[in-house]
Amino acid sequence: MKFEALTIKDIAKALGLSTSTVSRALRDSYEISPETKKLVLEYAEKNNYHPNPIALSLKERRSRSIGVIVCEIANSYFSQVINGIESIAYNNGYNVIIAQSRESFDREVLNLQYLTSRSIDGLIISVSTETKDFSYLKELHSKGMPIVFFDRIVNEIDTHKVIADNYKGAYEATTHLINCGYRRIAAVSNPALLSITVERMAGYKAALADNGIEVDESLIKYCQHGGMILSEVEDVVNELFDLNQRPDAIFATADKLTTNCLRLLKIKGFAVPGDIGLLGFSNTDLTELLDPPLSIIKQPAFEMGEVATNLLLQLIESKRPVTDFETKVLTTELLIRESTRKKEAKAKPVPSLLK
Amino acid sequence: MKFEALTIKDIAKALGLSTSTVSRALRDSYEISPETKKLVLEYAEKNNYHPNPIALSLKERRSRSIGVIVCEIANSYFSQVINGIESIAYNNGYNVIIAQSRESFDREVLNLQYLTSRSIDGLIISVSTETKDFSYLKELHSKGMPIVFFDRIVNEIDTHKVIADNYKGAYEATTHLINCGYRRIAAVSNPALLSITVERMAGYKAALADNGIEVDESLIKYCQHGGMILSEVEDVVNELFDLNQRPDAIFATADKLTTNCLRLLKIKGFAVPGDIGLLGFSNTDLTELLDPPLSIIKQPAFEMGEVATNLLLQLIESKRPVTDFETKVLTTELLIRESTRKKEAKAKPVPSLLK
DNA sequence: TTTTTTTACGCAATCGTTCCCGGTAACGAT
DNA sequence: ATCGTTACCGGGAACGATTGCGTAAAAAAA
Repeated sequence: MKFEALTIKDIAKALGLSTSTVSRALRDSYEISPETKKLVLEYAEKNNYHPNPIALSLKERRSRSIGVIVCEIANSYFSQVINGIESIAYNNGYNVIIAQSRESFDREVLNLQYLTSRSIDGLIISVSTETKDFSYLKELHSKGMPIVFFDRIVNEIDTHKVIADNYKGAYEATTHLINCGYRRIAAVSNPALLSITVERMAGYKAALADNGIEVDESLIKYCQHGGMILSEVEDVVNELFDLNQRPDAIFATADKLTTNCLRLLKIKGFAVPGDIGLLGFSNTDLTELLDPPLSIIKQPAFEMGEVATNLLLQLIESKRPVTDFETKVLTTELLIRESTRKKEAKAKPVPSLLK
Repeated sequence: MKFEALTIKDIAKALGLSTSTVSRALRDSYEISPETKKLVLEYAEKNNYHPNPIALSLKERRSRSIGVIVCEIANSYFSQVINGIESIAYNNGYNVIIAQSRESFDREVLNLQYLTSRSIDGLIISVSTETKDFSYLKELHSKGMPIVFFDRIVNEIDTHKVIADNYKGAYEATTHLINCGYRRIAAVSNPALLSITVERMAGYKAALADNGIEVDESLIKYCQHGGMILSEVEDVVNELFDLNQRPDAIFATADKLTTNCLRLLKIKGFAVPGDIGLLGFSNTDLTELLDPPLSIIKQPAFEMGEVATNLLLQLIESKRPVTDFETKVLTTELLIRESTRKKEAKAKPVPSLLK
């Protein structure tokens, strides 16, 4: 079945005018008489005329749609970002085409090809955990495709970027853990090369250093799939607990990582924060209802989406090539809850766990 | 900045052919010689030619994009459905334009107008809690727009529909509560007119009836915004606890309702399940990590998205008008956890709560 | 009354692609 | 030598909208 819409040609025929006249009347051109305008406008209104956006796109050589690539929609952080993207795009007459990489480089490239073949006007992307080769993005960018990176950015491509203050967020989080008496703080993180990993781990290490705690590389673990696969988190947690000197807290650097760490600690029967403290990046609004209520670092996800979209629209609608790019850094929020409760004061760190 | 792509005309010019020949060569037409085909194909390949989808859309009078309207993306149920929609759409060369009603009728109509003005080929929609007037949807449908309803369906419009077995889900859930010893089971629900509310409440009432428990209308509460606003859930919970005969369990019929009930019970200091049992529809994967782990009814969200999209594509691609519509009913899953632990056997229900 | 200006509208090209018509060779058959 | 096939390719309209240019009629100026 087809859904046939009224065209300018139909109006012209019905009113005995030419298409040009109708078009001009609809756009309120000065060279159309008030009577004709009224005639056309009323007819269009009554018959619910809408200009065909596809014809317009063809004419204007722009689709008025922007592509968004994230690893997963069903992730509270990204769905909030998309929310922000949507709101700005919608208000500016753009629509949003969303694609998911599911943390796979191949799917990301496929999505990229798909979106460009759908002739998007611009792209907002947070790269997958697997992505190490940016040549495809670089090529696209060099061909003139407006791109804005957010969250997981690509430093070697010069364009607008939007990130949370990952360094500061991680620094504050780690400092908080230290202040609560934790000393052997493990980090469970995304792949090492990801921009957010680099930034967050730098904050983590700086906080340790500033508090005179030596960085223990055996306490730093990376999950290749960003915690999407439970087993990889399990492996990491097992490794941590197999250490001679077990960690007394875990700092997780991503949403899925944080909740899956909690999941595994519970499965393994460790008490949080009794046996081990837990704190991580997360954007779900359920963290305070968890057992235990989770201390988290929250990103201004919605706002990040808004900012990224505004920057992208700026790029798209700019007449001349933009060369002055900026990186917007938005502050995170540390929410302190039960999972990082102060450790009972003791003479020295307990080497063995009670449970 | 513009992103200029190679066109068929460019190829024609470069190769000294006509556009028709190039077009035919690319589509592997029999009336083009193998040599010419090879020439064109190689040139196209080398210069990374992609047919312009907008021009194609204009020609074929179809946009190859489908509209999706849900109340909120950042809701685990809907984001999972969208996931399913995406996967099928993507595999069939369609893209998905998502719009959010945020449980507002006005926004829903606005979205509808926006999507149709973007000339979508079809629509998948779960109506907002506010929607009582379906005239706009009816008009669209009567004009030939392929529509598939899911979750919150509109019975008076005859087209494909996809729902979970809400009746059975609610029946099983309520029966489970009864089997656990709960007798005064309150229902916290979406607006009464919503299809899912009707179905779920019917299951709830049937389960009570089948177990010889009288339906107490004072225990049935409706939240006009589907729990999106915490205060409305708070009002409802307050009302329930102000009753002479307080409920001993709450059955919540939607994701936000379920988690927000838990939130409020905790805020108010009620122990779950000690003071009151809790069970509800939910699709977040965090419910088992909550305090207490929540008993839930889970919908096959991803699958629902898949099924809905397949049905929609069927409608879109059908040559002649479809008149034989079906309503697919998918089974829910009851996951029993701590929040509905069996009540200690007592002579009669405790009238006052301990806390 | 004639010329100029203004008003109001139509023609046709354009965007990228497809496809209905043609058209022209080459070749074998008559 | 003529006709019919086959193979191969091009012209141009169409999809829906915009827009530069041309031009008729009406109004204003001469």
